[in-house]
Amino acid sequence: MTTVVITEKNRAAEQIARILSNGKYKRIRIESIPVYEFSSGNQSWKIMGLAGHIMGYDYPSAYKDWRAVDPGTLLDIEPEKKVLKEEYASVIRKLANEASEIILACDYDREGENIGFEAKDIASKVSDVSFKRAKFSSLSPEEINRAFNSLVEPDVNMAMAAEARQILDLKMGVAFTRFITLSVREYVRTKKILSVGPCQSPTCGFVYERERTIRDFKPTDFWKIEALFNSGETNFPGSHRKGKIFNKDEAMSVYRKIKDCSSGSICERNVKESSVNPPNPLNTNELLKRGSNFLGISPENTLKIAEDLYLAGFISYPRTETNKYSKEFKFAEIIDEFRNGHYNDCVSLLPGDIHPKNGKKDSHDHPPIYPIKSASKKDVMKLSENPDYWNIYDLIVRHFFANLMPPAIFEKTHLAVLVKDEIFDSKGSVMKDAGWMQVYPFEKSSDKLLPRLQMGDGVNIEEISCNMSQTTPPKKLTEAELLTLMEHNGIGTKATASGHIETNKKRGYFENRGKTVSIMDRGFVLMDALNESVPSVIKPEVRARIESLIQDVESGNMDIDSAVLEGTDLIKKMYSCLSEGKDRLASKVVAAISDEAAQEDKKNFIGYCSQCNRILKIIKTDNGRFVGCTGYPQCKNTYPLPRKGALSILRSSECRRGGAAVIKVGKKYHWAVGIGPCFTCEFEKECFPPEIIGDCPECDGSMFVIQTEKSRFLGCTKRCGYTQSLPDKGRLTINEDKCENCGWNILRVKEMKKDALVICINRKCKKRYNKC
DNA sequence: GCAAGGTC
Repeated sequence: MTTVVITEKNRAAEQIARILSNGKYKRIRIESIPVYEFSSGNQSWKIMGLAGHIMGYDYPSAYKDWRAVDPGTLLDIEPEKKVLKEEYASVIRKLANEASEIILACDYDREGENIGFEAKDIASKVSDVSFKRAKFSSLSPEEINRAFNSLVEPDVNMAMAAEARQILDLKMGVAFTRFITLSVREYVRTKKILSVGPCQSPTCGFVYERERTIRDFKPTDFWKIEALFNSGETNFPGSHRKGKIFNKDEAMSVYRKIKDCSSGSICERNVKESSVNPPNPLNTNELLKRGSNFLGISPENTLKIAEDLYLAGFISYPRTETNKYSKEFKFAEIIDEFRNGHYNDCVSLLPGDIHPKNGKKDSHDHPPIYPIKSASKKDVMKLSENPDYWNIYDLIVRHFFANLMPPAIFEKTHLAVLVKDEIFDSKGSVMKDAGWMQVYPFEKSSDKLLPRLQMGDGVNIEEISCNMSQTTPPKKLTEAELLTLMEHNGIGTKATASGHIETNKKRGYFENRGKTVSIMDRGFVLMDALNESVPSVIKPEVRARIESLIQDVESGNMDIDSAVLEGTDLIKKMYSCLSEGKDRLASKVVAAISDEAAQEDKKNFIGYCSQCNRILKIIKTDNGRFVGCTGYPQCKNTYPLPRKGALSILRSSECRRGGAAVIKVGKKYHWAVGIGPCFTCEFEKECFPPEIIGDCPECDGSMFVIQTEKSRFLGCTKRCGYTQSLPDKGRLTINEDKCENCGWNILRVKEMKKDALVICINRKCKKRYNKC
């Protein structure tokens, strides 16, 4: 008698095995996939973890050819479900053959139920074994034991709801993407795909809407009356209570009345203590937002880094919506781990009684993200030299501690100053107790001091001004704000949100500029065109409508076929709007893409073809790269390029032997197009004189910079053998100033995020010049 | 080649 358990992931399989066997399980491998086995009485158990979905939908191969199939007809074709991970399917079949019962134990959500049914379908084809479902909301022993003692029937409605989503998402994505891409290709040659999808398009839509607001913004004039008061000891500013005054006459009449006043008096005074609570525990979304806001790391990278940190045992599982600790959470263990390790300073600040500030979301799958292992920067750098690994780890650790600390207390003072009968307001804020902010340097607060004044006290007026300004457009969306918008509008899930942002970047729809997201021409024009023909595609409504259909399937009010039919109808309606506006859409998009192509050509411009006088450009293929003529296929003129190294075209250097252009190859050497590597050319020294830094201390040669693929150092032009090291990091610039002592040129070394060093590098110089 | 959703 063998009970087979199937979970969504390996980690859950092992944890369940540990709990059900009281730690006495064995890990074996079947076709290289881990399976955990143990027995109790005459019952033997085998627990296997999948890796998410093992099946997926796609169109039958007859519909693979984009040009041969009218994209619209795809909406009437039903996609097929196929096994995508044969290795898992094969193990499922093997286990099904020996199973007396199979328990589906995937995550307790729609996709989890669906993944369970994928396994069920595969197993049912080889065995008539029966299936049960274990529903648990955490991997704690109590919860797992309870779930396995109260097995239920698998929920077909829930699984079918996910099925309907898959089919509808695929239909819409494929039909729209092919239609738009092909329409554009009727006018312009491009390999790039213009994709549309029920999550990626609304995501781009948010960025587009903001950009439109910015572009359509018309600034308005307004006037602000401001004063600088003096209390006898210090100056402090005040603003007229009316704030922005949009009527010039009104502003001027107030200003004229008081502009010559020399004193005022305090007419209101409030002092309030206010507290700022620590942040809620971290869930995925919050981590991604803070990574972007505080550290300037893209959500995609933050998620990748968090996953690596998790796999290396530094932090807990990073994909969760939960921002609330369970009552059982063992704070003491985590705190102990840090007590005698790194972050002892944080531990020592913790209050005696631990009360986390909890959020309200509990998806019952995982606890919030918290640190597991105390580590130093060095420890984390062993995992990756990318400093962001440490930055994310440090954020997670500090967030964990901040969450357990008391609120920060501020004393907020409000003073109102009466000048004639006009009132000016002045606000101050002083931190009384840093609370959680002591361990959380990412949130900054700056004190604004006000003098100690009482009601009725007089103040002098140093200055009163009335200045005109203009209203400013809203700022570009930050990646953190975009994530919030997606979350609030139900676009994507905790695991996919950053992926949708990435898709849009990959497609060239928008890009990062620092922390903000900036739309690119291609994205703006596509969104603009869609907004004209099928506005719902770039708004969250499509997703919402499909979601409500799916919800009906899940709750049993609608069967999957009707839901797919109704959803398909919805997509068809949108598709016909799209296809009616085809010419307008294509012409709009084509203009932007041709512009991009022209820009791209400019970047790759090498020179003119010696045979036909057309433009030469760098051409990259799967097999390598070369310089070719844009007149191809009529003109077949080509020139070879070095196989390796980043290429940058030196616009300032002309080849003396008549090469079409000079290209810098990585850090290594130069290459004249049509001639070959410059180091084989007799003019090399004249074209690229060595970067001399000073006299050689050993002979009458000069020291110059030698750059190889792996290092850089100074060598002697006379090849006397004397060398000297150079700083191995940072950008080097040779200054014109010379060291007063040895006469070598002063060197500037600038590393990323560090102050530049300005130094004399000569090791033999007795008076090493060093200034910043 | 096209979507979104799991997870490694």
